[in-house]
Amino acid sequence: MLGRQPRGRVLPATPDKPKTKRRKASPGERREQLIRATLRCIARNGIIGTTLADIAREAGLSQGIVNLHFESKANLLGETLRYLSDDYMAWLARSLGRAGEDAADQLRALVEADFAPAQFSRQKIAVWYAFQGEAKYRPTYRKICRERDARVARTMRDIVERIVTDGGYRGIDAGVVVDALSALTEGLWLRYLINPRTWDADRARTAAHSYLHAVFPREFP
Amino acid sequence: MLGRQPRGRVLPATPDKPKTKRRKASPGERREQLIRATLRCIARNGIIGTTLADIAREAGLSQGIVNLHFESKANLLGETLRYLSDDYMAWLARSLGRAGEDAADQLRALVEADFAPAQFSRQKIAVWYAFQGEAKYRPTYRKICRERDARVARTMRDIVERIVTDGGYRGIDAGVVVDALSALTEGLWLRYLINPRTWDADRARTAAHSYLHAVFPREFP
Amino acid sequence: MLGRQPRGRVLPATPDKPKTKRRKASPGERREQLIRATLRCIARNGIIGTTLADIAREAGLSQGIVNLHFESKANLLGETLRYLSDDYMAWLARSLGRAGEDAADQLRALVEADFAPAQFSRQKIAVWYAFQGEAKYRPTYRKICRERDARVARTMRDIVERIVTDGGYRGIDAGVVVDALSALTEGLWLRYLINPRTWDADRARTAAHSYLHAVFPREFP
Amino acid sequence: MLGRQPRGRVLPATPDKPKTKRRKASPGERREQLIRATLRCIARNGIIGTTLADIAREAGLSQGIVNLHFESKANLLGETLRYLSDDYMAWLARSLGRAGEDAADQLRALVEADFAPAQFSRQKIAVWYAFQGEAKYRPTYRKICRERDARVARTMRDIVERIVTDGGYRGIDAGVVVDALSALTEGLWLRYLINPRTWDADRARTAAHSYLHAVFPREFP
DNA sequence: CATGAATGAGTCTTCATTCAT
DNA sequence: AATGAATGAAGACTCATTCAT
Repeated sequence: MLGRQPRGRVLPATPDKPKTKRRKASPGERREQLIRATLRCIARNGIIGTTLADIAREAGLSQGIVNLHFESKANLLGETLRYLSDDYMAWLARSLGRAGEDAADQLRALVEADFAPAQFSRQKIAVWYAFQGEAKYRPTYRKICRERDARVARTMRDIVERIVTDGGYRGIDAGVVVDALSALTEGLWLRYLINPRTWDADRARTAAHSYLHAVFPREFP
Repeated sequence: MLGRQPRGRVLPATPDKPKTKRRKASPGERREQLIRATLRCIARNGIIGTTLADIAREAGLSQGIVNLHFESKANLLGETLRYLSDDYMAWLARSLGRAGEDAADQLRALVEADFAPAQFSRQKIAVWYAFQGEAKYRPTYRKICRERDARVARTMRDIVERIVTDGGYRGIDAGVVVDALSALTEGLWLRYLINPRTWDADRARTAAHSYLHAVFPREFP
Repeated sequence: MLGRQPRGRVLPATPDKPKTKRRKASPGERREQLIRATLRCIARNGIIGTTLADIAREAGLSQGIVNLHFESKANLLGETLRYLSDDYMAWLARSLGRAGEDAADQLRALVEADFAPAQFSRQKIAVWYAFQGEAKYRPTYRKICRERDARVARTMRDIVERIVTDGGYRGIDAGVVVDALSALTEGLWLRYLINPRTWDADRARTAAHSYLHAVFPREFP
Repeated sequence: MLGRQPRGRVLPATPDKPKTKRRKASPGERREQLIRATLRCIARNGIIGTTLADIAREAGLSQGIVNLHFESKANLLGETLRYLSDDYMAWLARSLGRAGEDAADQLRALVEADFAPAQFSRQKIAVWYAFQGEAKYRPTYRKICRERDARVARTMRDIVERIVTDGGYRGIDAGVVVDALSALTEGLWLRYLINPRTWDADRARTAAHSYLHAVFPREFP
């Protein structure tokens, strides 16, 4: 995937220790194993810096394994992005599930979900943006990103509308709030990615909160 | 730069028309010519999809030209990012220069600068994010991005502080506002990049304005 | 078997319907089943285009089956060529058996055997030439082809000599006639293979007959 | 091109000695140099046994050279077949040019051309049949073979018709003679390829002559 | 300065063969 | 006897870099 371009400083693999030295696993297991290895590789060295050989080594398996299970590297990357997206959606759903019926609580849960360690980790964010950076040129990636965005927006919108109604807010367009809030989150993730030393979850949370407080002062005091 | 992975649909080059077909140009001119060709290539095909041959063709020059003037592809890419960053900073300065002394006007100018066609173009945003996606793994890139962020933040912070003071706002931390505002902008750019059909400058502007209005209702009515 | 060269349009397999789905078959049966699948695969996609996976799929069996029964792909191919050669010899013998005692009738039968649908089929010819094309580099193949040629030549020679003697032909060297006749047949097969649209059995038969008629005008009027 | 299949006994390359150690040559020269190297490789090891690395080594050049000049291996092979076909046609034209006006002399020249050392060499025949063996599956190859056949047939047919007319032969169809004669030649080439020990140019020539003599006894006594 | 042919390390991909089940 | 997941050597192709011209 790099041809002759130096891959930059490429960190070594830390192969999966096969606890039970099984030579055979179900295709489903292997696929997940490979996707997880891919996530680690991309997090470590970026998309450009990730080769099939790296992934295979990281998974503790052999060269041809990716083509055996995914046909091509492009497929593997696509499914990795899908996995990431599904993981995120599942996390949101779980976070939302833990919140009660109250709309404000739900919005709080939704926003908090983005800054909890499970998602606000340099590894996950790095992988996410590695894909975003290429998304424009890969319809597959773009589609996955768009789907994720759309589903999050729909969920968030319902909640925001209830807050607006219940809270008696006037002149607030729920759609705009959703636009701003989700863009804000993405922007905060990106800043953390670029400036891990000066940013952390709290600083990001504070920035997000400043918006919520300004818009819904009573619910986010 | 792609190894065996198909580069996807790669758009053809539109070579610079050599108005005055000079065999010899000053190094400075050539370097800019190549950087601009690089920007067009990356906008069209992404970083992964851009080869030195593409760039040379796009510039209407010969294969070896990049190594002659930039020593290596990595150098060219680094300088291209620097060029992009300088271009952005210059644009901000100019926008700010056109605004008057009033702090609110200045902030308005600053925010508007991000959504004016000169910057809010898919081409520029695409290139910007192409670099961001790799920034984690390239100290050079990260440094340039960080510098840009820091300088913008400093400028914006002065302005915001003046608004807070002049406007008599209490309990508003200028730093947080800057954090949120700049993250918001980046997030909006990214959404436009991924969803060009459903997003445009106005929708982005509206989202940004919703934040400003909520925080500084008098200055951004 | 192709490395990175595209295998061209490769036609899908039409697996053997396992009428009696037996898990265990006698080795002999399995070997023939695999050889026949190999013939179909080569006819469809050529030797280069035929992989063990294709053959196994075509036979409706599992990946490792060929190595189990034939030790290696080279073995399977060799035995397939042998099978083809035996099939041809058996067909000639049967054709000859149906002819009477008359030498001219026998020669007629021999020649006709080559243009009867059982042998003059694109599938069989394609496979035959696929092997011939590689024969120079595979002693095994060359040996099988040579043996077939030699046995056919011997049979034909006896018959031709009887025609020469019985017909009172002077100045005709039976060996030369055999050389020409068998070369002619092979050449006609090949033309049909390359030009299936402009050639058919009748055109080939006519060409062969033109030789026989010229040499033995009374027996082949 | 072979994947894991053993390429059989593969003979080593005998690299072109670069007489003048030029690092640059015109594309045309390099292309021909590579085509000729390809011919030697295929003659030595067959199509299956020929890799790009072999060809590059045989030409005394580097790995990437074929892709540089021919884009792909398939292209190189196609152009090699074309080169072979053109070479053959040129040889026929030259042979015909040397013959006089007499139709029988011309046919003699045409047939003799096929058995002269320039064409009746194991190397050339081997390469020719290597391609024929794959022709069915490669439209490009088939087209080249067909074109060659058609042009030879047209030329031969004119000549044969003049012999029939001038010689006052009755009941002889020139088309059939051309069919038989050209098929015969191909068949003889193939026999020589498979049985180099028992066949030689003279034996082949004699067989071809036996046909001509039988059909046109006065012109081919 | 500039060209563009040539290089060759690096990558993805294929597929015969192995072997645990 | 049979399966099919896994292996890994081999091969085609890419492309940054070099260098003779």
